[in-house]
Amino acid sequence: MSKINSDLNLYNTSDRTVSKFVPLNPGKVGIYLCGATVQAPPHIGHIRSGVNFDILRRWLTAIGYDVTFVRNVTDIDDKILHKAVHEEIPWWAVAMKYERAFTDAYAALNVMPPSYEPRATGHITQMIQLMEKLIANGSAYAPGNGDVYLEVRKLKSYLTLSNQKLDDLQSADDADLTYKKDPRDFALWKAAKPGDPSWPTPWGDGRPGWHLECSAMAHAYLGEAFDIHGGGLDLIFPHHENEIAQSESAGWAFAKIWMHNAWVTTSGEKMSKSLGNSLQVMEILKKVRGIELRWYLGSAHYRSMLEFSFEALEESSVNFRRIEGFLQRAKEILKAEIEPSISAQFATAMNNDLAVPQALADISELVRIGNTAITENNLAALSKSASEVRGALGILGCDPFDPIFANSSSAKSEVLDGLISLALEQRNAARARKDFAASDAIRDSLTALGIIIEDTPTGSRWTVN
RNA sequence: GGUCGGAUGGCCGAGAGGCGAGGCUCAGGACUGCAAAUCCUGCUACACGGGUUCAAAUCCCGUUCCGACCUCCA
Repeated sequence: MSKINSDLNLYNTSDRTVSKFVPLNPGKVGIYLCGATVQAPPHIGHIRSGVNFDILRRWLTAIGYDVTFVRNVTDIDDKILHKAVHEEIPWWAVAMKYERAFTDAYAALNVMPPSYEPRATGHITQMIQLMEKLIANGSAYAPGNGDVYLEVRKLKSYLTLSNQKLDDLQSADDADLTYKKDPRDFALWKAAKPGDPSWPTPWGDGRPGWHLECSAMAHAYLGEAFDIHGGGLDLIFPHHENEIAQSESAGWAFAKIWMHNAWVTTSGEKMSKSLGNSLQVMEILKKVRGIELRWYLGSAHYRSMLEFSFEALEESSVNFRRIEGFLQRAKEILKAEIEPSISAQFATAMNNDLAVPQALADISELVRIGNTAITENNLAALSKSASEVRGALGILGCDPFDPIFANSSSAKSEVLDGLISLALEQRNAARARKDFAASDAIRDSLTALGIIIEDTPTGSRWTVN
């Protein structure tokens, strides 16, 4: 597991093919993921992106790479300013409120904190430096009104990710050619409007355009060239195209591989922010555990649409509980912690552009083998399959033994265990004298409390429903 | 108008020329005092019309339907 596996293949939006991953620096991987614009609580679509790229990160780490993972926070933009007016609190309070909401959601789903989580407003200096560079080399211009634009007509290449032609783009209705040389030139920097937050620059007070921050921050933390840049499908154009334009104009090689996750959809449509709050992460976590929501969000391939329904979520949870139940039984039977390991089949699946659905099929097979081993009391086979199941679940961020998912203190559990054992002794005494009415009454009482009793060849075990 | 993606069984969801993914649900069986859990068996699908091929869910042509992006977006 510590050996670097050279067989990882990833899909690159740049050339729309799956090809072998070769890091820029041996043994190291730099990833920049476009994070959230913190202007509303996260819905499950937002968090799918976090989960998908967290799985990528965990897999890269598992196969031996030293991963630097950067995920930004866009804490200044039009929507945040509008929200501030609407909520009657300062813009920075809006940004912090929803940044916390995202942080909580990531934590609830066991998405690892990034190596660095830069905020746009903390990197104005880097943005100004980038703009100075772009203006100095003729790529960008400051028309004098406080705005700064990138001149897209001068680009050697543009729209390479989305495969579009500049002249085919529908021009914006509100394109103002008073200052722009071309309607498609995009703003690196926006002049301050009265009442809006602003920062001083050589071209006047203003605030960042949306695209500039990612180029500046990726450069600050990962350098001129890095391995993987990720984000949602909708960021391909214009955001990622413009990041490329800015960065390449600055002479940076920028990202080698572009990876984009697909949507969580409802009724076949992209989840929109106007859906109300029923699909917010924290609302769904009232119905299922974080580990179950993560299992569901991670279960489809990252490039496939995931058609959300509460029925599908529940089915997925049932599937997960079967696997979780197996690991817990295995731990009890083996009387030891299960050491995670990676099966060859799981590795093959993950190396194939993170083929998680295939990996899940392999996990199901391992669980079946393990359950059969329990029946046959084959501890060696049980240990092997349990290890491989736990190892796979760890990569998927769904290890039920991960302390982050623990739901009760051990001291409390000991008391509970003592009490239930007392009841089970009574029940087993009744069963021994074939007083099944009495034994079933005890089981029914426990069931009513949410405690499930299972009789096994080696005795009765209990779990909390 | 331009660009990109999709349609798979009751449901979710892989695959991408041949050897039935997997899960969930449902039905039957084994085990069990009865359950639960587990295991076994069954439910043979790929939008439509052509074509290529010994062989097509997969490739080609056409059609229908659905969705995404085109300067707010995970």
